[in-house]
Amino acid sequence: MTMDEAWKILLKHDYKRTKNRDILLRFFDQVDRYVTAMEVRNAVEQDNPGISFDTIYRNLAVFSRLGILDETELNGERLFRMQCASDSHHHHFICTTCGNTKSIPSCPMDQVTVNLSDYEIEGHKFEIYGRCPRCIE
Amino acid sequence: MTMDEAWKILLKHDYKRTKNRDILLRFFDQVDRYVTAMEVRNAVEQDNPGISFDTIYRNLAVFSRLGILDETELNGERLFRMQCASDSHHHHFICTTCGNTKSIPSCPMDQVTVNLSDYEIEGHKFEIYGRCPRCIE
DNA sequence: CCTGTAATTCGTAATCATTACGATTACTTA
DNA sequence: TAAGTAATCGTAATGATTACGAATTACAGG
Repeated sequence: MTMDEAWKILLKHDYKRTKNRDILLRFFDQVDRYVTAMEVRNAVEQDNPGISFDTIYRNLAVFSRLGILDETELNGERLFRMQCASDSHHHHFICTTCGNTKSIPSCPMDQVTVNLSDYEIEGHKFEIYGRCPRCIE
Repeated sequence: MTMDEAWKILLKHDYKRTKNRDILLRFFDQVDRYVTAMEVRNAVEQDNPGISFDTIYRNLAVFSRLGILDETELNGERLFRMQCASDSHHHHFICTTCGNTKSIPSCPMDQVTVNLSDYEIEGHKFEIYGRCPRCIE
C-alpha cells in the first residue's frame, strides 16, 4: 500500500493529517518488512525526538484497525508492516532474523476439504517461518 | 497426548514427578481446548490454593518446550492446550469464543508452489479462526 | 487571516502479563 | 532416613503496552 492510499483511508475516517502520522507512514513505506514497536520508536525518534509512546502505540493500533498496517506475532513479539497492495489475497514467508518477507501466492483455504459448513469462519492465518538467503550467510 | 505420554517425556528429561505438574497435566488432559494462563491459574487454584505464578508459568514453558503443550496466540492472548497425538501432522480450526478446536487434516505446505530452495524453513503455521456451532447459537 | 473546538500529542504514571529471586519445601536415590 | 538437588512459594522486578490530564495542533467557518 502506498502512503497516498493510507492517507485516503485515514481522512475518510476523519483522522487528521498530522506530522507524526506522516513520519510513521513514511517509515513503514520505506522499510517494507515486519518490525517491532520498539524498532518503530527508534527510527521515528530521529525525525521527531521525544515522540511519545502514547502517540506511537495509539497510531499503530489505528493503522492496524483500518487495515493500513498488517500485524502478526513471532516468538511473543508483536510485528507490524505496511499492508500489501490489496489486488490479490496471498500469504508470506517471514524471515525470523530480519523480518523480510516473500509472497506465497497460493491460499490454503482453497485446499481445505473438511466440512466447516456449521462453523462461522472469521479469518485464517498461514505463514512460513525461516531464514532468508541473505540471513543464512 | 495422554498424561502417561507426557510424564514419560518429562521423566526422560529428568524432570521430577510433582503434585503441581500432575495437577496441571490433569487439567489440560480434561479441558482439551485452548486456554489462557489465567484460566489455568483459576482452575488449578481449586486443587492447590495459593499455587505460585512462578510455578504455573515455569511449567507451562517447560511443557511447551518439550512439546507436551501446544502454544498459539489470538488477539494478543497466549493460549495453551494439550498437544495432539503425534501420529499425524495436521492443523486446526480454533473457536475464538471458547477455544475448542477441529482438526484440519490437510497441510498447506504440500501445495506451496513458490520456490523456497534458497530459504531455510524453520516452521509454519496454518490456523482457521471463527465460531464453533455451539457458540453460534 | 482569525477564532473556536475538537482531535492529537506530550510527558509521565499506571496497568497487566510474565519473569526473576532468595528462602523454604519436596522428591529421589542410596 | 539423610544428602543433594530440583521444585515451589511469596513476592518483587521487569518490560511492553495503555491510560490520563494538560498543552498543543489541525481544520472548518466566519
